[in-house]
Amino acid sequence: MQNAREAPGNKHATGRVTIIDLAEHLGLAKGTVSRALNGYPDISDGTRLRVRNAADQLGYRPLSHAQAIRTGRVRSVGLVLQMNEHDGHRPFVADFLAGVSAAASAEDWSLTVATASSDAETLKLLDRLAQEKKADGFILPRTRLDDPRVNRLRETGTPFVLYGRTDDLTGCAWYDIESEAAMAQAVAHLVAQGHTRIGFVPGAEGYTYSKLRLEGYLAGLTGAGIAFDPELIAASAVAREDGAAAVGVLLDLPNPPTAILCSVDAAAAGTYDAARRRGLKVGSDLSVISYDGAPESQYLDPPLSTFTVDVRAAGERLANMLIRQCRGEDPETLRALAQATFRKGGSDGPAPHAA
Amino acid sequence: MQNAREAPGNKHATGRVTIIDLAEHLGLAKGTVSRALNGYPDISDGTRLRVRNAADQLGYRPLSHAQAIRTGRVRSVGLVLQMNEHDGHRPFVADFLAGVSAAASAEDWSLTVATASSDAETLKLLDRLAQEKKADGFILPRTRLDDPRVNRLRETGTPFVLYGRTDDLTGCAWYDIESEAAMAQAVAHLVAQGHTRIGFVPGAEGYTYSKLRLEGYLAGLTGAGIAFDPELIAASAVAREDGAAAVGVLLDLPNPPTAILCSVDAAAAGTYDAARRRGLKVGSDLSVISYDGAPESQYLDPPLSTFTVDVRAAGERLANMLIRQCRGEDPETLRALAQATFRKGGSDGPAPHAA
DNA sequence: ACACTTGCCGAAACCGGTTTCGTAGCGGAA
DNA sequence: TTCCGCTACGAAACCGGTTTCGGCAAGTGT
Repeated sequence: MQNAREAPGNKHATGRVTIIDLAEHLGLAKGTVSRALNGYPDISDGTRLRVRNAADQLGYRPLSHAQAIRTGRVRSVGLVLQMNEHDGHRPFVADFLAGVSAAASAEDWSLTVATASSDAETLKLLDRLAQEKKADGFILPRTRLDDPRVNRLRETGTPFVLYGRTDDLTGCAWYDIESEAAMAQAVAHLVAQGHTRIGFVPGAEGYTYSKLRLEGYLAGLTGAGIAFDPELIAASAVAREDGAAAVGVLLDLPNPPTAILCSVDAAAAGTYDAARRRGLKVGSDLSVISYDGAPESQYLDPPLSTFTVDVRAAGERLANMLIRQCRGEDPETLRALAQATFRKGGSDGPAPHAA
Repeated sequence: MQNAREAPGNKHATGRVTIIDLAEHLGLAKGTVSRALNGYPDISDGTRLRVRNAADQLGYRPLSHAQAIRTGRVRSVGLVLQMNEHDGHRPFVADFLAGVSAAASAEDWSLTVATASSDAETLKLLDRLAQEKKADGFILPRTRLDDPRVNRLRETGTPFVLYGRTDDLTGCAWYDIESEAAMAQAVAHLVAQGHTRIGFVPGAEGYTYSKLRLEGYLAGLTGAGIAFDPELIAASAVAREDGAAAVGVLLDLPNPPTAILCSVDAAAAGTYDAARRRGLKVGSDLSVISYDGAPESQYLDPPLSTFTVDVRAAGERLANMLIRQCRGEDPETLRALAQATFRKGGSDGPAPHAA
């Protein structure tokens, strides 16, 4: 009952201009204004234009939560980051965020993020954000083979997109980097330089990427016709110290590897430490290739040869997929696999002559 | 679960339980339920308890945007990150986010973030988020002496909290690390080790922290009774390469400094490069002290002596301040100054004997 | 016994949008 | 002319909460 408000506008003490202000200003019903702005077909082109002009002349912006109450959509992508322990992917969150945010902003969506330090907390946050409808759907980074988040979101019917693959992908939208291909390529590269004993440092257990990178390593060996030696698989390592320890074991073998392939850059940094402690020079005595493309790995001595990932692009793509899924597109049509690119440093070289 | 909802409820296909479902289940009016849950005084303790129990038994969670339409508050803190160029503070955003998010979650608030790559974009995003009411207020990191964001938000009356100080602090809530004290302390530390010619590498121009750290450096000199030599102020540097170039100029002086004090860790890394190129050994030939506490600076050789900042705590504190301000507390009572802590590495030592 | 508080809750307005429904006015076909 | 259908809009219901208002019943004072 928008009653006797003499002068249009200037109703609330606050400067907000509501859709009623706009409607009165135009001499239209608020419903008409709403339909005009939202592209309904039963509005004449003339009226639509008039409304649009008045809208951005008066600086009208609908309150997103006011629309949400009827539409059920808040135009927000959700992201719950789990950063336990000594996570080496910290450097990437900035770029990832930039990508997600950029893609969201382009569609006039926003980004709601939360951080957790355990699986339980992650699930609790996902629940809360979904229940309170702070986000329309979620991006799930760092997928595991058996991921509790997808199970949860599947139950509640909340849209989500995976950064990485998982065991059961039915009904899932996902984006991933084909790191298994990169690993195989790395092996081939090393073999071409004369290496035959190539150690491998796996990533964190349970994560899909770890399994895939190991598979890539194995595929690379097979492709090169090199027999697999289980002795050359080190312990998992995602932190520098762990990498040093894990690789140390390999280097102390009676017949040590001449090259190390790491699943993550942090482990590669540890590999440098392990080599240095044993008097081995990285790049000549010991070749190292890794995966991540962390900026600081350029500053190792020698600079690390590693596969870089366009994290920002991943964020953009994922946000886009999620938005489209929320708009009704079939998740299974929203999938993509990208490639990592090799960044040549000085850490790999020809195999040294046998002693 | 509690699904056996054939009687009351079961209205929507969706499984959401609304306040009406809850009211019917209890035989109360929905207004009564709302007041009971929101702590109004005109509800008997018995009823309040009954409502609360039923609420979390049925798993009722109000839609935040539905409440927002009446209350005007969405319970969300806003954060617009501006990451232009080669920003060295990327590693910190993860921890900062973790802090902000943790404090927000503790109050049942959420966090809305956006990223921009220019001042104009930052302002546009702030405007949009404020207009659409995606956030109740904003945290403004990396304040400048004359900050366009505070001007903008002041005009529109949007609550905000500064991470860092600015020129005109009237009506502002802020949190900052007293880096000027750290710088002065660093100078004193170096002087105590016999250094008398101490170079200084300023941070990015226009930012408050740069001015304050320079002031700290100068105060340190004064405190030690050392005359200020303008020649020892290098060019601004926030990236490794720039740091190397800037410090190179100082090292090539006829009477070069024996110690370098950097405003940021990235510049310190560049200082290492500059020293190495000139055959100087960091820690003995040239002492280096810096500020930031970037994790990777521990891996420089020798490990960097630097002042570390508890970025996560900063995020927590700022989120708290913003929430309290949104709840009506006077911004000028919401201020705090914290200290950085010195992390001794191997990059500083006694001054070498004069040639 | 009567007026007067309180305590406690129901009813309804309200927030700012979206969506449905009904209809006046107009043009074209019979 | 009359009937029909379509266009373009007004009016009102609606979304899910919050907040105001009014009133019943029990308790209090005198």
